[in-house]
Amino acid sequence: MTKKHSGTGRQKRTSFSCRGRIWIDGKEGTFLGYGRIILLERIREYGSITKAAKSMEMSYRHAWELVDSMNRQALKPFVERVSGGKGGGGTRLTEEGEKAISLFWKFYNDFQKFLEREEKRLGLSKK
Amino acid sequence: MTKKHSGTGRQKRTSFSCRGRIWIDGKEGTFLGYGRIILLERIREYGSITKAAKSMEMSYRHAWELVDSMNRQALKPFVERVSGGKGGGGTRLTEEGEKAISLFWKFYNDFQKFLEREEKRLGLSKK
DNA sequence: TTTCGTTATTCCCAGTGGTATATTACGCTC
DNA sequence: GAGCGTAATATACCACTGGGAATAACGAAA
Repeated sequence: MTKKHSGTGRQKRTSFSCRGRIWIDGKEGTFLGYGRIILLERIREYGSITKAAKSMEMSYRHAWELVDSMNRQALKPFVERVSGGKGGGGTRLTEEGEKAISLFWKFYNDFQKFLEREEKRLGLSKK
Repeated sequence: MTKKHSGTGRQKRTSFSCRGRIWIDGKEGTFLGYGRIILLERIREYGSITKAAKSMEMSYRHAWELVDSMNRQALKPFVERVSGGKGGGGTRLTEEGEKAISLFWKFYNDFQKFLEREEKRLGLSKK
């Protein structure tokens, strides 16, 4: 820690930055958030809540709750879950889930731009 | 549930909304946030951390930590604290603190507008 | 019918962040 | 010097959140 010099030699007197978190609320509270979207993407990748959770170092219990919360609040389910059967079952992302992912990333990217703009507007970052 | 008509006659099929929290980071992490700003305003109003905390139903300990955190990270202190003396002492908001308050509210208001814009842009709210 | 890996569900536990409480320091006023 | 109300600080407690482990349910395939 306490790295004295940044590589550039450029002085950095002020180190204030705009930060934030965003999400989309539904009937029961949080509906879509960063972690939930990553989880959906991992489910798409692995076809399994168990593996998706493991890949994020998230407990299965937590992952399951997030998935269930999204499915309850969505107009149409984001994932289809199969318990038992070939390979023990699995979980598949639906078209509706795909839409949710791209919707959130749109929101998220806009927000990142917003933060950068604000930082300049408020005079927190040079230039 | 499944309320068909809202009072206006305008249907409200979806109940999704864009939400978020913003703050300004400093050297030690969070520097300015909603709660901290409200706290500063209450200190300005009451001239006392104790009373300010009480008015927000926040513990004195927590309030003191927030104030101390802001003072440590600010270029110039946001409040001047007097322990002992007339009335037992007190805490006074500095000019620098005033600036912080208006800076944050600028940020905050922009953010509220951003959220409204996004909600429309993403098609979550009608109109 | 057994096997298998997943989903689904429950119970207990630890870490964390906050509150509540108590104590001390402080310095003006009387 | 005593009293007062505040700041400053330490300690104990409490609630919430999420994690981990254990177990049951499931259904196709062998």
